[in-house]
Amino acid sequence: MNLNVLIRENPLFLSLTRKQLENINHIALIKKYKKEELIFSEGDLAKGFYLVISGRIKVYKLSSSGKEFILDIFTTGQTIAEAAIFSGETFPAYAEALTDSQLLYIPKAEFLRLLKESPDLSLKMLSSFSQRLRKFSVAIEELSLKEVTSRLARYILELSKQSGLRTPKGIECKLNLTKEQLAKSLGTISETLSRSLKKLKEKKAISIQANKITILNLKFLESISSGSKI
Amino acid sequence: MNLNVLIRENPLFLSLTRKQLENINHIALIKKYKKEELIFSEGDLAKGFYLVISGRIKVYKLSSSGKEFILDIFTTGQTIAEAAIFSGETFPAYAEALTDSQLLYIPKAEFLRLLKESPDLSLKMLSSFSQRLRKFSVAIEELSLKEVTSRLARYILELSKQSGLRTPKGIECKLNLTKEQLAKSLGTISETLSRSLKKLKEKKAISIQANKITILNLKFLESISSGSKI
DNA sequence: CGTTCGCTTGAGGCCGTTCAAGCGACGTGG
DNA sequence: CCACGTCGCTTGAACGGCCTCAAGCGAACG
Repeated sequence: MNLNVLIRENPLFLSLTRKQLENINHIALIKKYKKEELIFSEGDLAKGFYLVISGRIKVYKLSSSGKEFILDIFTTGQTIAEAAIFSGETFPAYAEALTDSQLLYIPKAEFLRLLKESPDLSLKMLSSFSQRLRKFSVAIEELSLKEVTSRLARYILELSKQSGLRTPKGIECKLNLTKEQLAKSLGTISETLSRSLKKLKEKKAISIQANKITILNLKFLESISSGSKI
Repeated sequence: MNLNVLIRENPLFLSLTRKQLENINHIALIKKYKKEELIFSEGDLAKGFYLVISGRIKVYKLSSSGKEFILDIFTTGQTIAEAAIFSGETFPAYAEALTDSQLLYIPKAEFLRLLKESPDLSLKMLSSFSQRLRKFSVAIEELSLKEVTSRLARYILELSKQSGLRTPKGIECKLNLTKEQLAKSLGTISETLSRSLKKLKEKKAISIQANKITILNLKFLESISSGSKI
């Protein structure tokens, strides 16, 4: 495991000089978490943020009755909660390890100092925040204006763009989460997700083999994603 | 109307030097919009962002069937769509003038140059983005996990913190938008909002006089806001 | 005085949740 | 090797919150 390479792989840190990278490496701490271990809770003081070295981390909201909404699942090379260290002093959500994981913990104070030295780093962060804002605004739009099947269609389409494989039958993509987790990422529950998947199968938009989804009718899936009724 | 004062009032620009303020003033354009005029559409190329000089601007999402979700309503001194000029090239939502309005249009290219000169300005923007992310994450949480009445309660509580007046009867606050607009800010429709307000009135949590809401039972309102059933 | 507008109220229906049961795959222990 | 429990997922029935559609109502205004 070469930490320097890992840090440099993150788009945020692309612009840093060798020396600044070493600085980060110097101020950062490696922390290990077991599967299902809580990393932080909503409301906890945010004195730093995290970069995933290995494993999978779930960031989620919790309702008073215990229902979960998964904001994102992070893997190797991605940063978590970097926005929490500006303004406000607390984490706005929960984070939990889905698998045994190693995280790099980067303390707030030192990082802010680094930020003042490197205007490029600031710009990268601004760009990263702006992307996340975009992502959130899509989530808000979908939750308030669209049905579950439509959100599911969008999810599958995005998945296919990121990791889809062209095959004779259609575009094949692998689900890296359980149906339960997918449901909680779409703002619903597994029963409803199951029924939505069934609808898409019946309409021959997709087919499913274990944890693989094959897109059979891209156009149709896109029209559902954009809100047309099934 | 003193533009310099107005620009300086925005927390983003607090840190700028006199010279940098003049720079902004120099590169910026004043644009006027009539009531109900469209300022930009989702998907439009974002070559700059806006600062409200006067008037009220509604920023919203639109579903394919025409349903609206109001992300925010901006007034004097606030900036609009500044996140859109980083990453991605398009506006992620629509903007429309609710009243006759004057906006300051700040072109992207020149502003980015300014940003590189002023690390402080970058930090201010990061902080502002982080606040907006927080706001969005609350919206996502509420839309996915809470009922309309609960969201309404949170809205009233926030309103009371910003502009509430202590009176013998309770905390009094003024609604600056129509019920229709409020409904669309909460991700619902005016009929449902009307019923939710009725529930809160019946439970003696609030009372309503035209466009004024008086909080009669703060604790109760807080418990509803945090998700307990009515 | 009639029209429009913002808001409220009622009836009906739909989507999604809840609750309950069933199913195959898998691992464990008898 | 089989019985048994667990787990992830699916399916069905019933319920509930919210939306749709329609009507009513008071205030503002020409």
